[in-house]
Amino acid sequence: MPMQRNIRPMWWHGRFRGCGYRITAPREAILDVLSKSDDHLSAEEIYIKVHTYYPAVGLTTIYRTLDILANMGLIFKFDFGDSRARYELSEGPKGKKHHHHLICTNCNRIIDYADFIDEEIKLLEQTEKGLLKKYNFKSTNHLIQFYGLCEKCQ
Amino acid sequence: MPMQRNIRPMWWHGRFRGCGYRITAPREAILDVLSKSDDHLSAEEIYIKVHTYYPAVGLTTIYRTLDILANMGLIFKFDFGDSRARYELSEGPKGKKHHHHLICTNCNRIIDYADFIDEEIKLLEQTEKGLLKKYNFKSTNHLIQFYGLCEKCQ
DNA sequence: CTCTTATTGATAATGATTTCCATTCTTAAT
DNA sequence: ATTAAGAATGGAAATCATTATCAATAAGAG
Ligand SMILES: [Mn+2]
Ligand SMILES: [Mn+2]
Ligand SMILES: [Zn+2]
Ligand SMILES: [Zn+2]
Repeated sequence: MPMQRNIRPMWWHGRFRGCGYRITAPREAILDVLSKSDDHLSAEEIYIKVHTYYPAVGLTTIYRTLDILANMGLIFKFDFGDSRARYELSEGPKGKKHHHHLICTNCNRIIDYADFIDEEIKLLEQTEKGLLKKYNFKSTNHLIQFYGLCEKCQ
Repeated sequence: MPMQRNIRPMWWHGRFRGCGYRITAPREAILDVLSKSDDHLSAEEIYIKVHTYYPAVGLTTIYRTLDILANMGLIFKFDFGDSRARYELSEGPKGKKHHHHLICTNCNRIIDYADFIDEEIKLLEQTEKGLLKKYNFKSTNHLIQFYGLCEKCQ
């Protein structure tokens, strides 16, 4: 019995095909879960959510798909220090916009932070430009996290 | 046969005692390795280096000690995406000064980057101040990494 | 519809980090 | 210097997230 499938082509189908990947039910389910969540989900959390709709999908496929998505740049893979990778849809058609993270070292809460100051963005670009000159390092991305205590934990 | 021990009190002894920890040969060896290295060492790499002088020290002790040191703030624990934690002496009496990292996504080389622009430091402080007001998040530390291609890999 | 082969899921394997626990060593008090 | 209390250690076993295998299945081009 083939899985129930959404007929309508999704925003990512083109990009997926372009890379030579096939559109499959597990992949649709995983992207569906990711696009409907505001959290930073682990592979197992995604597995559990997908599992409620498609019990047939295995954890292995979750890992495999996440790997593909991360390599394609559709999702970001993070390490927040809880010994498991966490994933989040990257910026794009359906993704939230670029942001940084505040991490509470006490309760491990992750807070998205996107209200950058203009200067903040400007300086970041300036810095990347500087890195190119000083180290001849061509930066394509950056990771910025602040560690400290959240409102509740102070 | 007790291990050979350096009699002279080291810079970190006081801080160590203050936390109620004992000064032991394995701990001295580990801090010695860390302070003599410019790299971002993994637990096993440290184990191997320590092992050449003190074959009796076990890998378990390396992990335990690194955990203590990280909690005390004497070292930083990093994840550079190669599925093992990497450690580096933090700033301080014998540590190098605060810096950020450039990570080559092709050859995995890690480059320390410390020549900040004045504005860069100023803005960072400003940002942390802003986070306190907007999110009531008291930042005590930050992690900044740039991903891209190093000189050789472009 | 048919065929090629990418994809999948169950299971086993991996590998870094932890847990256990009996033994050893550090250190404060004699 | 001796002693005693318990912190620290190391080797082996256990965890646990992530990968590798491989036979079975299903996507999609023709
Ligand atoms: Mn986020
Ligand atoms: Mn460094
Ligand atoms: Zn908190
Ligand atoms: Zn490189």
